[in-house]
Amino acid sequence: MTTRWLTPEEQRAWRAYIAASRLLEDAIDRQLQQEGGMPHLFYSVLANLSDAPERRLRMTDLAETLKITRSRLTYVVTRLERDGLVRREDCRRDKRSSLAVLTDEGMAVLERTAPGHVETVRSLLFDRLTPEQVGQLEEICTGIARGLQGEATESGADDVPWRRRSSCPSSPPTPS
Amino acid sequence: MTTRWLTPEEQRAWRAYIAASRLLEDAIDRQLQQEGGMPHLFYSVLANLSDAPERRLRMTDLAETLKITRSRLTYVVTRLERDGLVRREDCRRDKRSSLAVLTDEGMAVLERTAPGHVETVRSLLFDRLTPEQVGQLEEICTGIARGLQGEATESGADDVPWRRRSSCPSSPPTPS
DNA sequence: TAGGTTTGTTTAAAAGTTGAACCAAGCCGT
DNA sequence: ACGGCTTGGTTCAACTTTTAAACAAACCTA
Repeated sequence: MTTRWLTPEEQRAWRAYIAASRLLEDAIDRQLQQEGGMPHLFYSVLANLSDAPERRLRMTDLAETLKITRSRLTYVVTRLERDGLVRREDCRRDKRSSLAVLTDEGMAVLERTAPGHVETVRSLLFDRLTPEQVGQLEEICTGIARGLQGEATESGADDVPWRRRSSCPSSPPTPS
Repeated sequence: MTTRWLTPEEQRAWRAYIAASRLLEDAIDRQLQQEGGMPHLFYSVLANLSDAPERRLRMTDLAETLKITRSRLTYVVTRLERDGLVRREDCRRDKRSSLAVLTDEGMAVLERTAPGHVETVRSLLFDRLTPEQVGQLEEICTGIARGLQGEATESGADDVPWRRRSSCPSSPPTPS
């Protein structure tokens, strides 16, 4: 089959997307690096832990929600542990697993860093979007993400009840 | 001022965006790495050169459109040059500048690689979007990008006529 | 209990990124 | 034409990140 090239509209959208995502990620990384001394990914780990029940998550689950390899996560958590922001704990149910736990210091850093981060996200992204566009963005992205989920993980549903996490964030929302 | 936290809608949109962009970039990198032996950024360099007039671009301009530092671009172009896909040429008008030129071999690699890449972009992204959503995505992203443009580059318009590039891609559209 | 799978880490190598320093070339006012 | 400032691009060294393969321990299942 001959290649179905992108239509002009698609091409414009694609290029715009590339530019925007690159710029956005750079800006956020820069801000977080300056004010928090860590890259976005590190922050995301803290944030995800912070609104997990008990402030702890299995490495594998965390890797899965962050969409990174376990190997990569090991590296990140080791760095965070070195800085005292995260601590590892053994899982009682499954002795293979280890849990990453947000320490008090980690929580403090997060609370100190979150406002600036949120402000950045807001000013760079949401302040430039109408409410409709926010909805559109969510819909577009969830669609894309859903499609890409199964790509790596063959079958979709290996649910284990006891490691289901609540989807409702806690009081101080600390994005991403 | 107390932090304006993200609304639940914004939070959902933000998380969805993070996940989608991470997954998408990973998938594209993986595909390009496998079938083209290069990461997305390298491909982007080739693609941008391919539809520039004369298949050549000043380093600074290229860096600007790719939204990366000149230093980083130097690294990329050096690698591509090593592989014979790109060649450097002196600029006659401004002896400080150097031009990155797509070689025939580079063009060949691009033409061999483009279909797979486009197919990936299409299947992962555009096949999951309605035509309206394509439009929405473009609008959202151009808005974001425009906002972020000036952030680094103070004033907006240092136009130099002779280094204006046409915005209309050539016949075989080789995205991003 | 044997055999396969999942979890998480280790390791070494490669890759990428940064930032400062630097040089050469252009620009500009006097 | 002379200094001094700016721009374009590269270099270099340190550092961070990423990958992939190999591994061990714990689990699971028949």
